[in-house]
Parts: sequence; structure tokens; C-alpha cells
Amino acid sequence: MREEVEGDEEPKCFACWDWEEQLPSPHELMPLSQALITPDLALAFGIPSSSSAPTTGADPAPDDLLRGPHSSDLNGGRGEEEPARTLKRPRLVWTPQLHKRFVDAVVHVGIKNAVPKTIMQLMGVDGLTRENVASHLQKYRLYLKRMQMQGLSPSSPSSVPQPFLGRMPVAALQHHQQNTAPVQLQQQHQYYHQTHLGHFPGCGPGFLTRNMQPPPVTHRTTGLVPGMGSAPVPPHSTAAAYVNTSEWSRRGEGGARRKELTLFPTGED
DNA sequence: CCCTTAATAT
DNA sequence: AATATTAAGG
Repeated sequence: MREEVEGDEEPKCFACWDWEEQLPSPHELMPLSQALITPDLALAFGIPSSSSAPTTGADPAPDDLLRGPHSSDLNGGRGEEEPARTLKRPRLVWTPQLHKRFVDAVVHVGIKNAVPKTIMQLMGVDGLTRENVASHLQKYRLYLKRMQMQGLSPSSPSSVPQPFLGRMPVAALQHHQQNTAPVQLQQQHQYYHQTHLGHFPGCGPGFLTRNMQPPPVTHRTTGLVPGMGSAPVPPHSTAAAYVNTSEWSRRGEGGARRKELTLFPTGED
């Protein structure tokens, strides 16, 4: 079923935002919780853009990218949106901001209710799919599990000998009320006011430490990783590992990497 | 149907 | 390596 369509490269690459240098400080660029996806994609997928009406959800029809023969209907009776045919959405890039939002949502509802759908809704990032979240959640859980294991591994031959991390700051796993759910779920940006979870290891020495973009370290000192809230970054530790960077411009030799979707919430942080 | 997990693909 | 997708089981 997976047929791939090759050869849709886009000459444009926004790979170089220099927001690190000069953020438009005036006010937020976006009102709140508005996902940024390339317009092309938004249209192509008929993703409900809160800003512009999805034109009846059907298809505005520009199909720049897909020259598809717009067959009347293919969904045999299922009159749904079908622009998404043959199109692959770019891989989602979990930026620290996005991840933060994810973690906040998880913590907010408590582990028990933290299922993909709910998380997705709470995050209120449009363009985010349940699969996106599910996949991330799966990984996130593995991460948490490892964290726990380190805490209590009395005699496991295979216990990971991590030099650091002698504790298990995993807060989400245990506490948090059995939130039966007063969580308001609406549709649009649903970023509840974040529960001042003062600190939470959104990402530790193993999670999102990769494509971390250097946050606007204007005056915030500390190499705080946006994704981990204000985790107790060891004063001298390796926390610095995040300065990575832009894989955007490196890593791949020839030139054409896959398109990536970096939708991100207006980082309200 | 949705969720979870593991395995696998890209 | 990070995500996506799928398969299988609940």
C-alpha cells in the first residue's frame, strides 16, 4: 500500500533561521498556539488552519505539488477529505518547544490519561496527528522506563552503569492525581495554563538531546534546555550537550534531505 | 475503536 | 538517529 512518490524536491530551504540572533522581540510572532507549517503542506493536506478557513475542508485545489488527476471520488462513499492522497507528510520534527508541550500535556493529565489522543488534543498544535504523538509517546515511555531502572536495579547484571543520574526524577510516573478528567478539551489551541510543573526531565541525557536548537539564550544564562523545563541542570555537568545543532546544514552530503515538518507551537515559555 | 508494544522501515 | 508504519494483542 505504501507507494512512494519520488522526486518532489523543493528548492527552497528555510534551513537558516537566525532567530537565535535576532528574535523579533516585540511581541510574539503568533498569537498563541498556532502551528507553523508550510502553507503548501497545509493546503495540500487540507489541514484545518485556524487562520484561514479550510475552504469547506474539501480542496482549495491548488495542488501545486500533486498534479493528481482529481478523480471525483475514490473513497467509495466516504466523502471525506481526500487531498491527502499520495502525499506523504514530512516527518515531524520534535523541537524542544514541541516536546515541552508534549511533556506538559502528559504531566498535566497524569500518566493514566496520557494517551495519544488526549495528549494530542491538549497540545493543541494543529497538524499534529495522533500517530505523531503515539510514536513520540512510545519513545518517551521507554525513556522514562530507563530512567526508572537506573533508580532501582539492585542486582541486574545488565544494569546500565551510568556514571551520573543516580536518582530518578521521574515525576510523572507516580504522582499526579487520578485526574478523571476535567481536562477541558476543545479544539483549537488548547494549551491549558501550564501547571507550573517546576521541573521535569522532559529530556534527559538521552531524550531529545539531539536537534536542540539553541534557545534564545539572551539572558537566561544556563544552558537550559527548553524541553526540560528547568530541570536541575548540574552546574557543571554535561548539560551542554545540547548545543548541537542544526543538522539542517550538515550531516548529509549531497544535498537533499527529506522534508521535515517543524510545526511548532508558539513557544510560550 | 483506541491503546500499547515490538519490530521494522525510511 | 529520529520518526513513521505495521503487526499483533488487549
